[in-house]
Amino acid sequence: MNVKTLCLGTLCLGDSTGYEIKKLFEASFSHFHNASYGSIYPALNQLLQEDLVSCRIEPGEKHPNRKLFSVNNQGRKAFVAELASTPPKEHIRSEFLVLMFFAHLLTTERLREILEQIATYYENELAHLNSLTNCPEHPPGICFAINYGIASCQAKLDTIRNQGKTLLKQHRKALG
Amino acid sequence: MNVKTLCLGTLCLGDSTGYEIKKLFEASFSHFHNASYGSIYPALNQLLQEDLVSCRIEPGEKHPNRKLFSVNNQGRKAFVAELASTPPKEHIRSEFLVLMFFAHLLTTERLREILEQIATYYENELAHLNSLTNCPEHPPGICFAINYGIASCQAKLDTIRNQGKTLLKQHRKALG
DNA sequence: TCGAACATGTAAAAGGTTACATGATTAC
DNA sequence: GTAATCATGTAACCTTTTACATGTTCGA
Repeated sequence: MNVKTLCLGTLCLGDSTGYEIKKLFEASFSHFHNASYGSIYPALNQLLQEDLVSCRIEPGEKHPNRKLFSVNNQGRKAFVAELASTPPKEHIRSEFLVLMFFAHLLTTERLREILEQIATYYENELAHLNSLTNCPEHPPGICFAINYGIASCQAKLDTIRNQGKTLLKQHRKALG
Repeated sequence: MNVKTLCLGTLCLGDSTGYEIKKLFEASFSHFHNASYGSIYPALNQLLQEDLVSCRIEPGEKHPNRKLFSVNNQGRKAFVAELASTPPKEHIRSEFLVLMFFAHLLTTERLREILEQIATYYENELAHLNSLTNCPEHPPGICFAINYGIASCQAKLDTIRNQGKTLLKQHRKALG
């Protein structure tokens, strides 16, 4: 699923600007998708050209002009059609696991640092996801997505904490 | 971490051909990285040009000629340096969670289908990862990577099974 | 005999990130 | 006064996938 489709979907939740879409991605999508301004702004302009969204300019009194985008019926249909034909996949690209796979080529100190960094990363991620559960008006699908993220983060964190120590000991032993 | 570096790392485990590297990726890396022939073969030839690997041709008697690649000292050093400076990140791109996020735009039947497909996918993934644990000579880092994958898969599968039913019921109710 | 596995490779297209460019306002 | 936030956009670059191209051998 590309950024264009994701922008279209976001607009199905309500009118928005490119800037706000980016913020929403960071706040709600970050554990399963990401996008930069460099892909969001061109995507919105493509949607405009394809006549799937409309755009009105809100003159900013205190801030720069905002371009507020809205989906139209055609756009809504296109997004629903896209959802109907998108296979449910997950792609993971983990530099962390590459490092673990080649752990025997690291110093013990570096291995310790890596485990600490990834633990901190997932602690923050978990805290962030937990904060999202406080919103009661989420539709059930969004709750599911959050809980799925939490379960996955928690399982990873547990593995890092429980097996990380053993790994470090074995590593130290093997090198020493 | 790009495919070139990953190929270099794979060659640090032993001499190999492009074809074999792809097979290893599928067998051992698939839960955290993937690559197609279209990126592996050019990557190997780049490594050759940069003088990080060497290559000898094995005339195949029964099969086509194989190009067997070996890392040299320089290549080994370059890979170790790369590992020392690679931040431990994980990027997830989940079409599945996008679908869940917009579940209210799906038919109940489609939602059911999606949950079934992703469950099957992770059952197979889990079975595959479990089969990897049967190899006792794995270094501890590789065992860790496998266990990390298993824990994550299991947590996802549990969430799909436990909360999937509730989600379907709520969905049916909301539409009916 | 027919499909799967073995084996290597190229070219075009897709998709995205990073860095750059610009400039107002607000909070500390 | 200075850093962060608001706000939009482009262009160059990077990486990877997909589709194509080719040909053998082995097992069912």
